[in-house]
Amino acid sequence: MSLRIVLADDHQMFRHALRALLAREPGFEVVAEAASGDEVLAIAAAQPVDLVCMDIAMPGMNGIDATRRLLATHPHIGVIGLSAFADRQFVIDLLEAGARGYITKADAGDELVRAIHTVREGRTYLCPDVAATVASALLDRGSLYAAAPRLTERERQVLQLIAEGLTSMQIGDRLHIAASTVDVHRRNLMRKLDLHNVAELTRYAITQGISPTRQGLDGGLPN
Amino acid sequence: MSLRIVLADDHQMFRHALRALLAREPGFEVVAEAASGDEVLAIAAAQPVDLVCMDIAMPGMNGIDATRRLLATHPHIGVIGLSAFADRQFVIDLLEAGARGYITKADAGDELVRAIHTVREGRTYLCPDVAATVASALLDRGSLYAAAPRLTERERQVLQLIAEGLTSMQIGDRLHIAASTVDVHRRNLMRKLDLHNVAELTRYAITQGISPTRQGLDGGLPN
DNA sequence: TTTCGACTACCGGGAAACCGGTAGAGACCG
DNA sequence: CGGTCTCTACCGGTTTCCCGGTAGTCGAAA
Repeated sequence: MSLRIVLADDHQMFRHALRALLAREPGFEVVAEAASGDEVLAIAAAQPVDLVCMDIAMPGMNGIDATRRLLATHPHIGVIGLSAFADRQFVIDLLEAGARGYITKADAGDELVRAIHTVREGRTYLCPDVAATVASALLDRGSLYAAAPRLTERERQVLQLIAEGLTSMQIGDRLHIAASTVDVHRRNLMRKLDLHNVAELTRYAITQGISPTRQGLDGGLPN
Repeated sequence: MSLRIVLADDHQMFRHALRALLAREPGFEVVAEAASGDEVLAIAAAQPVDLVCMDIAMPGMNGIDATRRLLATHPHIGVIGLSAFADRQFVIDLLEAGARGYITKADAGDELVRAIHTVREGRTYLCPDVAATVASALLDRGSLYAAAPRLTERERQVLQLIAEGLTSMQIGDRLHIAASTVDVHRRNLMRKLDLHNVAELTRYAITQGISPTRQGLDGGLPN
């Protein structure tokens, strides 16, 4: 029985290329692709899945929320985080969400193959620079999870939408809550993170990988 | 004689995956990989190259400058731009630099194969959304090269400070101009770039490298 | 010389952000 | 059970953003 893999990344080109890379490995079978966290959940609900290669920065539901919700209902699925950055908070959040692997896109393709094999065997794989990041976090505070200000899932969702340029009212519509509630989350975010305006929140969201660097304003016609 | 291809992207994972994708096409041979524009130039100087798949956003020399300098000395090499975004300015700058193809990472992997075949035959290939972008630019002004929303030095300064989270008044103090003047620059920026709030301006500044992704707020997280 | 772009500066108004408070429901824990 | 946390929601008020004008100066280009 080959390993049933789902690739989640907002870039179709990257998914297709990864699929070609993994196709060369015997025992690997990419059974589906997803462009957002929601699609991952839908796929897992519809067909058996063994492992997900999950990009963190995706429009809509990001990889961390997707991991948390996926593992809540499908705890047997292995999740390997795949990101352009190796930010500490980012790694910690993902591991805390239950992921069992983390690789950056700066790593070699072989790293991913190695990670998949490792996770398939039930163990955890971190690429070298990520391992160093986690180690430094442990050294700094003695505990992984006592780290910096942890955001709730709701706060992460709100932060992502703020960084995408939505107003509180638009965010409220999107999340089906009142704009005033969004404002509360916004204030709590700023207090927790010691940030004081949308620009800083946006930068934070991008560095943490909560928000993709860009996703809406492309095809459009400026001027 | 197979087509000698160079892959230029700062993510090793993406290069390796693309290499696997292209390896399935007969007549394609990836002869080298580069992580920056400088490496592309070095490779082209050292060995024969037919075609370069060039990512736009790379550390050090970016894809646009690399294309310009590469074609200055090796005009026979075909360059296909490969970017996460279909920003009008990127596309136009790259085409003006002499590239003969442009594809976004949101496109299917097949698009790249198709583009390579087209460029090999000496023609130009643009993926659909990019073509639409260029068409709209042409419709707007009848000229391709007058399209790029070029920012003035002052606008760049203001944009950077907005992205750092300063208010108009703080920016005015920093630049020794009135807050009302900063507002004018802010409005002109938003009009030129078709952006409508601080979050989008911040994201733009980061993707353009006008504002660094991180500075200060990561290492020593508060609380 | 006239025209144009860049930079400067102000007015006015509506929308949104920002900052403080209160408060109830539900979950979880010692 | 009491305490704590999260999420929900609203109140008020100030600041800033966002959008629309107008307009003067300066230097460069036509």
